[in-house]
Amino acid sequence: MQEIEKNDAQGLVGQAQEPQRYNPAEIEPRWQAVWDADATLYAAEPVSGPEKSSKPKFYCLEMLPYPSGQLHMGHVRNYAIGDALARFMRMRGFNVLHPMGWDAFGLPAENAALKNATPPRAWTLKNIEQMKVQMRRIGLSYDWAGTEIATCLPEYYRWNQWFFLKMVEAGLAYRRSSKVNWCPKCATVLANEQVVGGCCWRHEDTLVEQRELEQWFLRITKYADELLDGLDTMPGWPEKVRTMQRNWIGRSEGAHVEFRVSGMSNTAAITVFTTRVDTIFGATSIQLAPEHPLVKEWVKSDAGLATAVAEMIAQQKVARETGDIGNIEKHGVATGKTAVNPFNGETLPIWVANYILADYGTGAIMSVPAHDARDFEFAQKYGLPIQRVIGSLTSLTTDLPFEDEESVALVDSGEWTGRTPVEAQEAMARFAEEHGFGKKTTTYRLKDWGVSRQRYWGTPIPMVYCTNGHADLKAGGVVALPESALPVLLPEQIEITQEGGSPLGRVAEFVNTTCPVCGGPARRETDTMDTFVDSSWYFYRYTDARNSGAPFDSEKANYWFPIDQYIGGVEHAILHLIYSRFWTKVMRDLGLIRNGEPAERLFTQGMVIKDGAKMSKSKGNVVSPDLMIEKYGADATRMYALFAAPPDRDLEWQEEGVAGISRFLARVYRLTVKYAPMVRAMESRVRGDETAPEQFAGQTADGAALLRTLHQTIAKITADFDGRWHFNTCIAAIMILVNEISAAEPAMDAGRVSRATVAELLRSLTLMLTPFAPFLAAELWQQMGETSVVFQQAWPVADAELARESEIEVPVQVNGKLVTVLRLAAGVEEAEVRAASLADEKVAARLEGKTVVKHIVIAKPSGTLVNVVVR
RNA sequence: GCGGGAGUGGUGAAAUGGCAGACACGCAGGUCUUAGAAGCCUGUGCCGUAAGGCGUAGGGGUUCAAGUCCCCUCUCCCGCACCA
Repeated sequence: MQEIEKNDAQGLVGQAQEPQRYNPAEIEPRWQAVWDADATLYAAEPVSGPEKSSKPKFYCLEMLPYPSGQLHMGHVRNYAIGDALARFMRMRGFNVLHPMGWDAFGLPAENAALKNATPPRAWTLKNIEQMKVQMRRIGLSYDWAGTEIATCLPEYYRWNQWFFLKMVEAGLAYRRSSKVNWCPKCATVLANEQVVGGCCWRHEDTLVEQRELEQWFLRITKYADELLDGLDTMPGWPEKVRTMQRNWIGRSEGAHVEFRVSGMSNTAAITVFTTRVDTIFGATSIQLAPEHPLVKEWVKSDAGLATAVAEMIAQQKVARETGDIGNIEKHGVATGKTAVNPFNGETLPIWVANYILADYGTGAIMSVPAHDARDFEFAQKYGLPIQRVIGSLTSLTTDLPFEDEESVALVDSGEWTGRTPVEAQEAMARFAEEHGFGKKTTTYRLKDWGVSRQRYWGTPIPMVYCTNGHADLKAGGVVALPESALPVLLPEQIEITQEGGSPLGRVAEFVNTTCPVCGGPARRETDTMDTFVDSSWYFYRYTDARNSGAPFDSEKANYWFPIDQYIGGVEHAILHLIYSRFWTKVMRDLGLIRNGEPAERLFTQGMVIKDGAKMSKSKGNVVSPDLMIEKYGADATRMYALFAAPPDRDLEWQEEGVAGISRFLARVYRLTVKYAPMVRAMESRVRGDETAPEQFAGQTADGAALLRTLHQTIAKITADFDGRWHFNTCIAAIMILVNEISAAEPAMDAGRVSRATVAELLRSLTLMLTPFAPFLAAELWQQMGETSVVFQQAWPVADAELARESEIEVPVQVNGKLVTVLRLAAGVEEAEVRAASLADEKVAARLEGKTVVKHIVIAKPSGTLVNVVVR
């Protein structure tokens, strides 16, 4: 049993001079130097062999940045969240993989080259160095030596080429000519996912043009169903992201039906896609998209139609430019042709309409005005007939258009009359198939991923065009290089100009090569890969980043995957996050990995805003992380990013708030430094054993109260890390603890708190600060006489016994309104609570002349409450 | 139009159906100082001198009890948007 040593504390403290002021500008660089000197400080433990880690694994990942050269606050927030988690999980005894790298290919490097004549490679590598300095200053616990990758280096991008060849072999990469999105500013093609509202994702005010080009595509549509269905089994992903992906994939079940065109050869037919084949008896016209192949045919011999269609296309272009596409008025033109409804032999006029999308379904529809709002609007405008074929079971009086499929039945629909729509859809599709004019079909909004880019700074596509005509049919008629020819290196000496065409096409030494099959002269593919290829699998490379014989070792990947926690911005919901799911499935089917999804849990943090708007150069509201660190320190900056809002919400950056955190850290510093000599002077045996309950037997009231708050704080923070991630309230809890310790200073100085208690308070406080303010934690740990590494210590364990309150507060309500708060001993009987609540003066006054109808006593772990209901 | 999120003090925010506004910023007063800065102490939802009353976008409901659950309406943000 430890006796309380009076005056000890006082004596030691009395000798201390004016404590040093908290000076992050001195502390942080000093610790950074110590940490930087140890390349394995944050390395994960081995995953195989005799040294294999016995700990459970935890893969903590933040999205890798593009090396623009400048870290912004969004990065700081993202990485502060991930770093707090990684540090916490290490202290909780997990084998943590916490990697970082650079998404280093892409257009900005070429633009910079144009602007100031720096080669893209040099420019990129310089930016990486710059940003790495910034990230090190923040104290992020990445395993740089073991994991760092830069996607622009051949050690990395050769595996992009390797995967590409594997996909060619598997029929997943192919070349074809098609209409593609062209950004005039980027001077390259974009994938559908990179077109946002008709504009380029990098140039939000630049309209994307349509061009017909030969392109390489990856067959992501092969996985459309799996990508969609998998979303249902991913509870660790935000519903928002899953919904966005569902919409993007856009699976739609329906049927194709062929309508023969009258007066043309027997083979001429229009195939329409419909999800409501049950309404086909209500079809009163056929509508084609202006770009439909038949329309292109017909305009040749019909000048009037040609003019109308050309106008339509022009108008759509204008609407897209002004952003009005979507609420553009419906209009159309009759072609004069007709087609036959195969279900009832009716002859329907064929129109061209501006509301029919060329690239969805078949670009042709059957128009059923009675049961489709859009067709209804169109038919009314042009006086087309409206034929009702679905009725409610009781009457036909419902307004048109009537789109319900529930509790209704078909009318005037031949042999299907009386069937429900759902039954009829199935039966009619089967009928069409049996008679050879249709079938059940599923269409998707998702299209194959166009990966060719007419740019220099990207991964060369490892294909050649043989002049002798050697052609690999699997590769779309060109020749795939053998694996042994990899990597196909990007030439270093290159002149970047604004000329059209792929810059690589102007480098003769690159272009001219030999055919791997016949040895004859051949031309290399001069397009490079979309940079989203790089980021589709980078997190697998992290598990084995120095492997020169394979993209990674399967055993290592299988150990670490799936990622336990992935953290990043929601802006990648349908770009990176859908591509990387696809890539994972491809790698699984190649036998490289076992998992079918890359990440168990995904967290999308909110934006950092300033003055109510997203930080941007054009708004002039950008806050520089460097400036913040300079003024307040890295600890204060990253801690503020966690304190100002819960991590999933947008965060308003207020510099006064950072100053506030800095003041708080200064208080912690002063407090700890003041008592550090006392803690240091204690025998390490006692010091290191502070959680043993016997240390606190015979505890004073002051000490017990402090320990109670301490253990409540530990419990709260531990639970929050495991649960809801409200780091803002975690930090608030630490502040409450510090406020309380500060207020108890007189008691501590007077020796009314045992040394063991003071030591436990300050040691646990320091440990809890580690995930949020690692520099300060390291400093204070050392000041308390420790030589160990603070973030390698075990996370403190909450002791429920010490956390228990001796007294409870019991609010008493009368008719639901608070009247008083009683203070009662913890563990008091319900009957006593009941009696005490009625005995209270204020309560009694309210009961005067009334009858007590109910006397409710709620006793829950969260608290006790009384409500007296009177009449 | 569809889908998702949000609406609480001067501000950022907190509250497993159980004391609304924890924690912090800002502000005010005080203390220290030749002075200022920093620190420290006190106060700070609104109305009211007070007792007290009123308050979580607005309206209704369920409940002993609603910021929280249900219904309707409004506003803001994000995503999708003629997807047949």
